[in-house]
Amino acid sequence: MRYPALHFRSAPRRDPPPQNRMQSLYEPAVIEAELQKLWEKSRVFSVCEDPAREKFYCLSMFPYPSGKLHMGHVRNYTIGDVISRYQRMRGRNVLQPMGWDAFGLPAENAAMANGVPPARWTRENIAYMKKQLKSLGFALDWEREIATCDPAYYRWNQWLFLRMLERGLVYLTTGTVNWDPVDQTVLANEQVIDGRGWRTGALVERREIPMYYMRITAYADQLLSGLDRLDGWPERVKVMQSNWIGRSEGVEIGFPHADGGGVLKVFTTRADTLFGASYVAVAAEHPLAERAADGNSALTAFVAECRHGSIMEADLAVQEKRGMDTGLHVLHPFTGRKLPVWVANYVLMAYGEGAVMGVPGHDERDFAFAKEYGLPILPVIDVGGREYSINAWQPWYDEYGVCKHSGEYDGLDYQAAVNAMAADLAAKSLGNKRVQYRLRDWGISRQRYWGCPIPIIHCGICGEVPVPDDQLPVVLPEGLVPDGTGNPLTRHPEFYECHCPKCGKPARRETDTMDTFVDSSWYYFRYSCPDTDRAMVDERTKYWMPVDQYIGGIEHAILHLLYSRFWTRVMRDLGLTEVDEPFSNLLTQGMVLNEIFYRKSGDGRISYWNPAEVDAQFDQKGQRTLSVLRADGLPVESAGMGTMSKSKNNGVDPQALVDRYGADTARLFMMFASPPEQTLEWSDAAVEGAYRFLRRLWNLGVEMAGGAPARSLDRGALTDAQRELRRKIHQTVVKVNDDIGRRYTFNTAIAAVMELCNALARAGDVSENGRAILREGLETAVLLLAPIVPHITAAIWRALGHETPLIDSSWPEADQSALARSEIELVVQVNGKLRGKVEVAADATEADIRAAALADGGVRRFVEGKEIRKVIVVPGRLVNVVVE
RNA sequence: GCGAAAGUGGCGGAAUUGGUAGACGCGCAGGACUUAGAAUCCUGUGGGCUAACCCCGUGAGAGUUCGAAUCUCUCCUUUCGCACCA
Repeated sequence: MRYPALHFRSAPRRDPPPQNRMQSLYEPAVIEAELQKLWEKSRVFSVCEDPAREKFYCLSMFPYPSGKLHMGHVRNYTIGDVISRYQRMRGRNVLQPMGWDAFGLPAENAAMANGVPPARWTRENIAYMKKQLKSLGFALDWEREIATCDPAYYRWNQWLFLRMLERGLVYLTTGTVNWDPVDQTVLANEQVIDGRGWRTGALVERREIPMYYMRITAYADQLLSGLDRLDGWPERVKVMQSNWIGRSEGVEIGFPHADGGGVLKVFTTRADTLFGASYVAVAAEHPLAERAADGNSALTAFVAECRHGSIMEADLAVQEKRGMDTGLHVLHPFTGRKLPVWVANYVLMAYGEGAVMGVPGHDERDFAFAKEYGLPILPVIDVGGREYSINAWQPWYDEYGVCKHSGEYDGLDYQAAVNAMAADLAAKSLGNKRVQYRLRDWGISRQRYWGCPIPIIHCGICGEVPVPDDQLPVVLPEGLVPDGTGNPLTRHPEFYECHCPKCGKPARRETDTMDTFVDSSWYYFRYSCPDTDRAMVDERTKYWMPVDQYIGGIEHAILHLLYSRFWTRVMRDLGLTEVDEPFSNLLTQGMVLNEIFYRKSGDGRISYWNPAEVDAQFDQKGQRTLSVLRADGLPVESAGMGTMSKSKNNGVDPQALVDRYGADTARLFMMFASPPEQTLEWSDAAVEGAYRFLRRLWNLGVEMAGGAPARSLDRGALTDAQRELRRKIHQTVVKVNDDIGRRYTFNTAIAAVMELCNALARAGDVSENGRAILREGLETAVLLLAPIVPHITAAIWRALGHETPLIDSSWPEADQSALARSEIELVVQVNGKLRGKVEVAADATEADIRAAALADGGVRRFVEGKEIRKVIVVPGRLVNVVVE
């Protein structure tokens, strides 16, 4: 791969170049640096609240400062910038802020590797990435920049935590974590690989520790019903959130213990199958399992075994279903039959009551479990009279039907049976109808250093004591260096030694920090008033919120977005905002992929090669025949496309792209390669193509600016060709406005402008009118591309003699008179196949169209000698002649 | 395992409401320019024999319809999420 030689100048010029003069060579480095400097100096993107103007809050998900920008960031922020600049040209007061999701695990990993304190590493990364963002020419208001590791920001995490604590929305209970027995530390899920610790390779254990939880389940119904009003969100995200919340209506049933004393509660959505229950299964963490294991060594061993491995649900779901009889029994609430209690590894302690009734006849998982352990299978639902066989599971076994072998409930359908049984259980105080959510409360405690301290003091006398508001923020000491063996705060007395705010006795400060999802749950509020130190937010929030357009990766479809919706509601209930939903419109961008090249060495080890080091060979049709490593000329294997990642060595550094071609080429390629919601495949060749187009655009500008000025258009004296070119110009305006303003399909908008530029370059009309139309066309193309490639368009705009900078120009309006046409072309099909085309008057009647279609030569050949059964006329589109 | 989405030429993609499949770009081929190359420009480019005609063609298989890339069902493949990565 060769790159065009760009003749960079040593330094950008300070004075603006003379108008109507353009360098004949397109030099992105010069024009981009100059414009970026100008924008910064004149503070064009710094905005303030102006009630007289309609606001537009355009927000991209803030980055984690991992070191340098990656392609996903460039894509994300280019999308946001295009929308922001478009809305600005439409006259809106546009806020587009940027900040840093600055707490998190990678800073601790870097500290372990290099011995650098996370604070220093993070701040250095921020400085570098900020420079990179500026070089891409994004229209960001840097005066509102925030970093979540700044005490001025995170003190309000702590403040809201305390308000939630006061209202019972925060509570302390035990939670399960991954425990590395060698390093004596808690591991994040991503630090567990195949059930073992990433550093030690030790088998991970599950451990119960005290943690603070936020009661998101109290808002479950609101978070669910609120989805219906989010018209600006992708349907798939709403469906995923809805399934995540997982509302189900069912019955809570109590099974009395056989030895007397208490009941075992289960939740079921299939109460109608209650007579088919042949056992009850509890999770390994269930108190009953622990009680039964006491003095039963086999059971103790089994329960301990269940506690090995990671806490990840995906791991739990694929593990072999196993169980063991506890020897305990409960009684069926209606028949009084004794049912055995089993411990089963497929029962989740976190869902419902941590116990399920086993109905092998009508639940596939229970069926498999019963087969494995020889438990009775009792069919109690009649589904359309079909024959039930316990030999093998059939898909219809869990369908709704009519009760049988269920005593007085026989013959009832699903709803009637559930209603009757729930009422009878309620009468015996052994059950009730209930709504159950799959959603669990949000555990926010992290046994980690680089995060927001939880504002609690543990006093031997007073217990858990909140830090008083006037002592906020609890500041995280910044010089510590984690070493992988737990949280260094626990070994830092200057931090944890304190006095109880209530009794004044020596006490210990909480050393856990908050989940970083807390930081990102409200940063978009803070952008509206980043400088206030008296409150979390102030009255300016009312002007800017809600966010009009939020843009971020699809990988955040559930957690981040759900937590943000939850925090917004909590802030609303505290009177801090009036909005229910933080993000009116959501755009979820796809991942950035690149090809993966690898070689397998003799011992089976795989090594990955960066695509930049690989050359391709093609056959005559352009199909690739071979990929070879440039260094040694030997072939490498392709593993197809995959997300850019360090482990697959297929990343491309955006900085190299910007350095070689400039920001505009990078932006154009990103927007042209695919629509924003889809994955984007990296291609060096396509980058070249984007650069080539910009150079052609530049040349059109050079020609126009260099020629004699065109007179104004004489609309009365247009030739057909001139009228057609003007129609093309204004059709492009309509198309691009729809693509950028409504559909967000920037790729098709760019394609439309390319078509227009091709038509302009081909026109070659040197008449007065011809030159005027060419100028109109080029200026239109420049305006339409301005949000996507802001530097080159601004430079051409200025060279064309405009006094007003492009950044302050308005979006073009289509001239309706140029769009009108007297004749239209219709497609004619015979039996659905294209056989001809006819020109008809735009206002032709259906009869005229029909006659014209049947008169067409191509059509007649296929209709001749056949009976016409019907003729379908779709006005403005086509005619379909149906013959026998 | 569960939940969500996507599969269209050699490649990225277009076809917006069920109505001309392949816009636009890349790649490739031929030509112009050039001592030569690079760059640039022009022409061609889904498959079936060169062309015309025609036939086939949107992951696989069925279905609905005058008409299906688009709607329905089954299957296959890939991507994202699964609560301590962000």
